[in-house]
Amino acid sequence: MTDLSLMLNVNMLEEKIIEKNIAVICDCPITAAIGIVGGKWKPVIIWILIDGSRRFGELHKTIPGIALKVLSRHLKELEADGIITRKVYAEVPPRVEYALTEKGRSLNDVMQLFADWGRKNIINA
Amino acid sequence: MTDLSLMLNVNMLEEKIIEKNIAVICDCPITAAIGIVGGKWKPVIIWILIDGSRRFGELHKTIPGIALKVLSRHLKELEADGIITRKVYAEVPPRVEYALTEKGRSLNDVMQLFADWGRKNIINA
DNA sequence: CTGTATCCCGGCTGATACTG
DNA sequence: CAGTATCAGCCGGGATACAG
Repeated sequence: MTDLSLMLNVNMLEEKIIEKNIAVICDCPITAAIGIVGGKWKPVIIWILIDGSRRFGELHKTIPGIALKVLSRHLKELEADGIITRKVYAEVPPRVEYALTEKGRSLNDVMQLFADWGRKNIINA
Repeated sequence: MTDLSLMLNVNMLEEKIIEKNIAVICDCPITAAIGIVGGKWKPVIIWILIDGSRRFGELHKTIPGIALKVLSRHLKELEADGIITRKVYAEVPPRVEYALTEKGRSLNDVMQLFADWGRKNIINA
């Protein structure tokens, strides 16, 4: 399982790289996954959305320090990669809700484990 | 568990931020963990080292595209954060072995889960 | 409210040369 | 072999201002 020989062959991955236009350099699933959720803020966005859908402004307030432009682009990319959905309500003032897709929710276990590791090894280090 | 209320309080985290000089902006364990293993190449380095210790040159060859400078810095940072060890052999030619620490190996489960997710959702998407 | 446009800057990359 | 030094260029992120 931890054997490098289990890494996917380059050709298989290259198809997906071209197809999905993902920047993958190393032929391993870790790098591939990072291409999707590897942005500086994407894991945080997903982590927040696990708790339920959020509006654009809520996300901006919840994540201190993120630039509007970056938040906007990350949300677009996550939507394009099928991780989140974007629902626009034709109201005044406008309202936009972001939520995880099934694929996005499948990241739940990873995120929980990752968060657990963070608590144990950083906070209580 | 997915409740934001479970996020750690800011003060607790700030101590560690100052102490460890980690760039953490959002007060959640996810962001904290990203401060450690969130570099563009760090997860890949860890993923490779799970398979066993590697020399500097091996890492460089195994990760196509990474700049020597960046690999060098990432290794230093991972060592400083207690994720990997650096053992120098006084030989000619010199040899340097990088390996995971106990703390680094504790990332195994996360990495495996992350890799599994990558295989399922990107390769077979 | 929900973004986009703009400018700026630091970081990553890439190549090469050089040290121990 | 295992890095560091240097210079170059590009890309992404950050802050502010503005638009629908």
